[in-house]
Amino acid sequence: MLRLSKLTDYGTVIMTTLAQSDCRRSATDLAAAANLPVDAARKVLKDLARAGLVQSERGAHGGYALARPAADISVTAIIEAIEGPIALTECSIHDHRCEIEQSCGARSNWHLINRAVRMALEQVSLADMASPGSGRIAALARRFAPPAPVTVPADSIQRMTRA
Amino acid sequence: MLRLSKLTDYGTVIMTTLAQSDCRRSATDLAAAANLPVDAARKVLKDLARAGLVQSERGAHGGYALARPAADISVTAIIEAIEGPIALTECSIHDHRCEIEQSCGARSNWHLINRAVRMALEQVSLADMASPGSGRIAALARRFAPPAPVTVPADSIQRMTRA
DNA sequence: ACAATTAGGACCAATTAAGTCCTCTTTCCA
DNA sequence: TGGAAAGAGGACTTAATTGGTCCTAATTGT
Repeated sequence: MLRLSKLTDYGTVIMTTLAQSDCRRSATDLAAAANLPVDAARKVLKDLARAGLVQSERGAHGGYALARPAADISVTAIIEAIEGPIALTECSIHDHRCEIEQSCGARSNWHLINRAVRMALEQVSLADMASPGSGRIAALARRFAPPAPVTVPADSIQRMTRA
Repeated sequence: MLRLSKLTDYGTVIMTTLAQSDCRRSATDLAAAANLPVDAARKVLKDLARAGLVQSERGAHGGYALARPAADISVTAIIEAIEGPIALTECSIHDHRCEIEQSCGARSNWHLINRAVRMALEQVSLADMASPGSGRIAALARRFAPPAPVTVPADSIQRMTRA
């Protein structure tokens, strides 16, 4: 559905919470702070630790802390830590498993589109996410608006104003 | 998984095929041309017709044709015809169902990110998809590269060169 | 030793996606 | 006017994925 999994959603919320606190915090603590199911939070944190986005400390008074400055952790990194590489279509990544590949313009283009989306997400940092209504994110969104002079077929006006 | 459904993938391939032929074509015919399972192709075409992206003609010698010029059909339109509105996270659209919304910077930002992705996809037309290795899509991808003078924390250099 | 914590999985229930199939309607043509 | 070709609309089944829960180590501070 072009949707991130819930766990990934949780992941961004947890990371945001972590970015806003400067100390190490336990999974239980973080789950409570972010108002998330504890077990799910634990699972997500394990993924994030494995990907090296947070540093974990075991034992009593253990917990998790960001492994690097929030400005240096991208949304792409968080997504990929939890649900693996971003791939809008199956052929976005492993290019050589599609029978109709050669005849298929659509699919070679998906590769490019996939890269574009990935790069866009790469440019949103955890620091941006942590500031509500981030100006930088809004600016990024603006960058995607159609370039100034667009050639628009007359019969498309209706659709465009509807959207 | 941030992945489009297979049906959507089929949809883009079918639309591409349709864009490359100038006549009306039956579902069976299109499925064969695009090398897709016939039943799936039928299902997709029905969705596309309902969304007004293709015009259908019933009866003998019936079939499907693009409802407008390929340049005027966006990838967003195709995606949304088949799998509904693009919503990376649950709160990307219906804003008022999340208990922790007020305290949640991450989620308000997802809204912006969602819009950015949607707009990017809106700018890729079926005409672009139909030309393999489309220059316009490549150009779009380039537009997402980090803007010229970026402020980069010193300790992030390693990550950026790795990527 | 014990309590607090993370690591690493196993497991199940619920949801979603993918693939089939059936019946009805419309249109063309012999 | 009847039959064949085609789309419309859905129901149904199965497989895959997700979300949520739980269990058993391993680790660390008190």
